[in-house]
Amino acid sequence: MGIQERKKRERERRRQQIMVAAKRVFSEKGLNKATMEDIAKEAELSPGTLYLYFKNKDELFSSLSLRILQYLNIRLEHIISSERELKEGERITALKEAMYDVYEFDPVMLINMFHLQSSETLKNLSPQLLKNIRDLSQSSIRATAKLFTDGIENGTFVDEHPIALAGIAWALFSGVVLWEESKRIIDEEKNYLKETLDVAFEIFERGIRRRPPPDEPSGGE
Amino acid sequence: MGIQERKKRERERRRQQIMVAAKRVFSEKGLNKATMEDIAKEAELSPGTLYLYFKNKDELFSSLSLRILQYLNIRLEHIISSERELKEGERITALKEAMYDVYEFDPVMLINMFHLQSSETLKNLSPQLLKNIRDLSQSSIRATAKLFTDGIENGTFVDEHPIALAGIAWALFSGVVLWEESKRIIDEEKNYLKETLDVAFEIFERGIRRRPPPDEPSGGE
Amino acid sequence: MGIQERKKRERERRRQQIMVAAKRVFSEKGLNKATMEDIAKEAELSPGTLYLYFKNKDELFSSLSLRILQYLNIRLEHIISSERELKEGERITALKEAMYDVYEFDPVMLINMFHLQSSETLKNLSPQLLKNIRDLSQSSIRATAKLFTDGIENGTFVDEHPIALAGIAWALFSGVVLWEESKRIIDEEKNYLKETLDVAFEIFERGIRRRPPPDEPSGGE
Amino acid sequence: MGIQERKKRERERRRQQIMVAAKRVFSEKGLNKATMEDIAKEAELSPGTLYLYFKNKDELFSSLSLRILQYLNIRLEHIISSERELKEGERITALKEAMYDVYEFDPVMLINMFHLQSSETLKNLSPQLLKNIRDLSQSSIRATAKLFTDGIENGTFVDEHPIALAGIAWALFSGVVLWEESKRIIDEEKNYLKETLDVAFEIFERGIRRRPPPDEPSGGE
DNA sequence: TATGAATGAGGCTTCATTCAT
DNA sequence: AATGAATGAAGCCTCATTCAT
Repeated sequence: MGIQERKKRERERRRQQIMVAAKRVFSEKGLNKATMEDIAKEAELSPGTLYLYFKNKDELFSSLSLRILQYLNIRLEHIISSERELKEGERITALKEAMYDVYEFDPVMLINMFHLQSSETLKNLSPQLLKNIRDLSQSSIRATAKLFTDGIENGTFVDEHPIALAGIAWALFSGVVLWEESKRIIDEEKNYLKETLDVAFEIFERGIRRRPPPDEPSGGE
Repeated sequence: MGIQERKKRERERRRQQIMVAAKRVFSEKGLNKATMEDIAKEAELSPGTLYLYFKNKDELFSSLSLRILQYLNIRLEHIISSERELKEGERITALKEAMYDVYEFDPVMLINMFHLQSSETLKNLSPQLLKNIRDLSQSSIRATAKLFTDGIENGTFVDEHPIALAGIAWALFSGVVLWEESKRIIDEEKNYLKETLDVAFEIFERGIRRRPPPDEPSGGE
Repeated sequence: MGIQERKKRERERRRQQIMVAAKRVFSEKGLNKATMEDIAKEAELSPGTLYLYFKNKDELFSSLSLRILQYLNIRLEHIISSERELKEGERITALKEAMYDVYEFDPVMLINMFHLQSSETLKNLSPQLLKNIRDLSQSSIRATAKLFTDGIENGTFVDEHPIALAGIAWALFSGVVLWEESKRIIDEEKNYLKETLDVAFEIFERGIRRRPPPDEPSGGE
Repeated sequence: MGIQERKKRERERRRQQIMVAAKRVFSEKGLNKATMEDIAKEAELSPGTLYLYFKNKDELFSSLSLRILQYLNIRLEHIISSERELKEGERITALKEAMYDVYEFDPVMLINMFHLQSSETLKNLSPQLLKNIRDLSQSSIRATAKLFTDGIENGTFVDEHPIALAGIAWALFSGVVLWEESKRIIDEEKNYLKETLDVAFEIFERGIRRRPPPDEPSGGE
């Protein structure tokens, strides 16, 4: 039915509207200090309406995590699918940029996502949502690992287990985010995430890239 | 007065008793789901007693973070002071091990510590505690940077700004912790922090270590 | 919008409902022994609802004081505005009656109002409410003083600073209220506020009224 | 027994020490904001010790009220007993000064005393203390009334019921205290209790003093 | 007698959630 | 579907009071 379809789409639009508002509020105040009323106000809706679209606060929050994971997945899949067009050296750069965009997409939610871990929070989630989150997370890991698998196979990278490399790349990213964040707190200065991340990835790449054959002098070092 | 001394020690013991209980409860439930009553019960004390030793919930939580920072500092200072006895290659290894021990010391609090950052939480802290946290954090950064300064000066490391290297090392560490943690959640499996961390640091070191002089062919490879 | 208007009125009605309940509970138990739950029960509402209409306990209490001040002001303004219609001797009587009505309006809150003064309590008030209270208080003083200014100007009263007279009139009133109240406590008898107040004001008036002209020999002067 | 006697005196001294401290703390913070620990600190004792001398907080507070009443009584009795030495006009002045001294003795406690009235508070008092308070209050009223009885009897005062006059005198006093206090709050200025009280009592006396016989011109005035 | 650490009841307040409109 | 007033459970924290030393 066209009318059914339209309703469904309308419903989805409303969900997005709420999530956009929630993202802003969670980013500003954190999971706990943000109230459902804050979010309702930001979405220009009433508190009661939120519950027509999300079972409860935890599920609304988790949906946002899911959204980041989805975005991450899209970006990673895009890199994989255009792998052929990318020169060897560009792949890790593409990965890094994808990660940075994910961060830009929602810096605070990214950090908060790590706190989804409380088993108490997980208990409140609907099984469907929980499954989604797990699937997307695994998919992201696999996609990232694929990049390294290829690199290893075609001899660009020193042989390492690709899953481990994927993890380290991601760890590097999340770690830099946290590090910059905590430096900012301590120093009350602005942070320089992008630069730090560039250096970190340069080092990482240097560490895993197979050195050019000896007869081609490694370039005055 | 011996009696004064004993009282002071008794008081410190009680503080520790509460912190041990708090650590357990925070680890299990997280900062927000853990209630003061939970902690009191775990410590086999009444809620009111907690407030004789900690100004409020945030301060109790922060004190635990402080403990980790203190431990981290001790470990780092130890490395610095015994630098001469360590061979070149051992320094980063020592750093990594220190970080790993810090993780072992209190895995969950380490993760939670990254969330101390909410300015709302910081407002509730006593100035003294806040200063301690900041001082220890800065001291840790400086100590870590020192390791890299030395490495750069004696030509072991490719020239990079030592603070940046220190940051990346720490970022690598915290990132791996988080990564492993989230993998554990997703896979419901045990985590392999130590191995992952070993690989990560090996790559890191490879990336920043100056290659041996050309007359000693860097390994036909 | 008619609908907006109705909602506003509904809201005001609810506020009044709460204030009526609060007044009863505060009167019976005093500011400190009265709990928000007591008031909620008396108003047949839940505790949370009170906070939809009043910022906190102090503000609810102060709002009641404000109500008395408002009533006092209305009465005083009425006297001022109908001054011409009042014979000279009737003005102080009108003042006294106004004061007595204020007492009748809410005896216990009148007494409690004197305790609004704790600066700790004042700190919790919203700036708007604080301003209202101050403005109304000042307005009351000025209105009362006006009565005496006029009396002095037309030669009815012995020349005294009108503000001082206003203060003394009001002091007489509040003092009699307290005195009667404490007598009631001590004697466990009913109090006789009205009679005592009549006598007090008669004496007061006698003390400030200029004696009739000498040709009617009330006594040399 | 001399030793029993000494112990009793020692005990009384300790009681006084506590009351002095309590008076200071109650004056500064009011009945509710003052904590037993505050008082203990001020008295340089431990909280537990307070309970060796006073049944509970209410009783400690009430004892202070009792102390003011005792002081008031002493002053009034002194006036009564030296009545003969006082000229007619000096009696009310002496009364006023006594009242002022009572105020000076402990301004805030005087105001707080009016709040002893909460029946909840009274319930907590020991029967003995309650009786003392009642007796002293009645005694004060009678003593004050005596001054007016005499004034009326010897023709100085216009005939009024002396109890009423006593009440009004006292009301005037307490009213002025409150009035000045509330003016101070509103205007954030210093108060001028003594001056206001002088004027009030002058008016009061003028109002009740029998005018001199007409043949003796009241003094050109 | 004095201590002061410990208690634990209870107050104020918040806020996720519901439900009558 | 949307509202938003109302709910009431639950959390943090205070402080009068007790009791083992």
